[in-house]
Amino acid sequence: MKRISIHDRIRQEIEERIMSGLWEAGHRLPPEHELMTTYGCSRMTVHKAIDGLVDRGLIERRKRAGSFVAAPTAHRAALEIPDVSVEIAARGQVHRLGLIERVEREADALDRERLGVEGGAVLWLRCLHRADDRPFALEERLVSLDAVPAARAVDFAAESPGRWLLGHVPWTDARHRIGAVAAKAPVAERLGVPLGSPCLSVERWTWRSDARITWVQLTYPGDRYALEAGFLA
Amino acid sequence: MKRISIHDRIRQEIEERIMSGLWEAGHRLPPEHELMTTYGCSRMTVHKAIDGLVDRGLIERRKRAGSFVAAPTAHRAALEIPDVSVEIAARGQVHRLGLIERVEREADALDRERLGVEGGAVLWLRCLHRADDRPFALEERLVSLDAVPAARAVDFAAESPGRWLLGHVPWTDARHRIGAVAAKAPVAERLGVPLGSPCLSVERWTWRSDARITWVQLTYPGDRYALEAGFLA
DNA sequence: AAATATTTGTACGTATGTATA
DNA sequence: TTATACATACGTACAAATATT
Repeated sequence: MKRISIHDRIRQEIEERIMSGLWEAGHRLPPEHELMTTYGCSRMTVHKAIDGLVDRGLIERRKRAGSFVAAPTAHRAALEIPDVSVEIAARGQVHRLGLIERVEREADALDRERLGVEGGAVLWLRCLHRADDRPFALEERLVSLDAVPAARAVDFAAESPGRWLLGHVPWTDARHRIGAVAAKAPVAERLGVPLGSPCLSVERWTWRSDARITWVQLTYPGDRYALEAGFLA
Repeated sequence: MKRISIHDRIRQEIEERIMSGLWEAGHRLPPEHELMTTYGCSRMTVHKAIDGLVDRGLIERRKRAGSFVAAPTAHRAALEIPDVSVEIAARGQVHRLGLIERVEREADALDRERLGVEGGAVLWLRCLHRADDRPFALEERLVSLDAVPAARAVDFAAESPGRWLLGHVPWTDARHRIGAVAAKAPVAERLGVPLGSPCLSVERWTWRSDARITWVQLTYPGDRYALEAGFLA
């Protein structure tokens, strides 16, 4: 029944000591040679166990000095921002997508600013996500066709842009800006809310290495949607 | 000048192929034995290189089948939610705190619901944060006096509740809810915004193990503040 | 349905390099 | 300067899982 590997067991045991507060930040752990005898395994194995803890930011290694419990991390909340269709599915509702506008064009001044590019071809999309036929979010998006030429051939009325991009384009960085805005006329009309009513705006910039991939703004009626964020270990 | 390790170099090369899109999701990498000859190193080293990519979620391994480029991961944004006074300081503005209300009482129905407790004594606080003398956020907070009896003795006009709690009470879990709301009369008046104008609402529940510590709602004028969230590796 | 071959998973022992208290 | 403790890599071995025959 030893389904667990030696290095995982060692990692867990050390992790517990740290999490329980037994080993506080700054505490020096026994040198690898010592752990190797206490656990009756090779140094490689001990080393790999500690590797895992270093990756998780729990341990800091200093040559010649030893391995130390790292100082606890700052306050960070992990905000899950999945694709809209996933959000709707998670609520047990039916997702329906309406493509309002689709334009391929050379980036104009606003496009360049939003996407953070000098120029090039972009794809402009506007669509309305519905949950059980009720307006759920308005999506406005720019995709860099230089970075993602394959997007030209995709039918975004069938698959939501966010979902398609998530599945086809790897990203290295994303940045979000979350705010409250008043619904302007075209938005209010499409979302079916009174003019000026509060909406949650989520803007997202995504890029791969240095290439900008996409910019998107999602506008949700304030009375129908809120973001939830868990803690981050 | 070979300052870089072999496994790091291999990892980087593979990572580039993935990031550039050369190897798309689902692409199968050469088996470790093959990589070991192409790079002229041991299998352990190749294995460790791929280990790093697995940790980053770029590669998925299946025994007997091989190692494959993983489908891009779900979106997770790391949202930094510091204390309000820190936020203001980060903008280079002067923070000023006004304590509006401070009440110690037995938890009423609403308190119990917000804090998630059965009963007990609570501290109710309402205060206004100002940045350069302009209203910045309205804070409404409940503190469980059973969990944090020391709060009775603190002068929250001098130190903001969030800052004091952060520094004095360890927490293990936090949960956030971020939405857009319309400013109601008392809020609008205190924030100096028109009635019904959009505001960003950040609610936070904090607890230590199973004990509820505090509930807080921060209301920011929508035109003056937005949350920013970075990426998460 | 069972045997086989392939590929990853874990661990060993050893060796040498490197930064530093 | 030197000994210490981590850093990297080698080659080997066997185990585990599973696609293919």
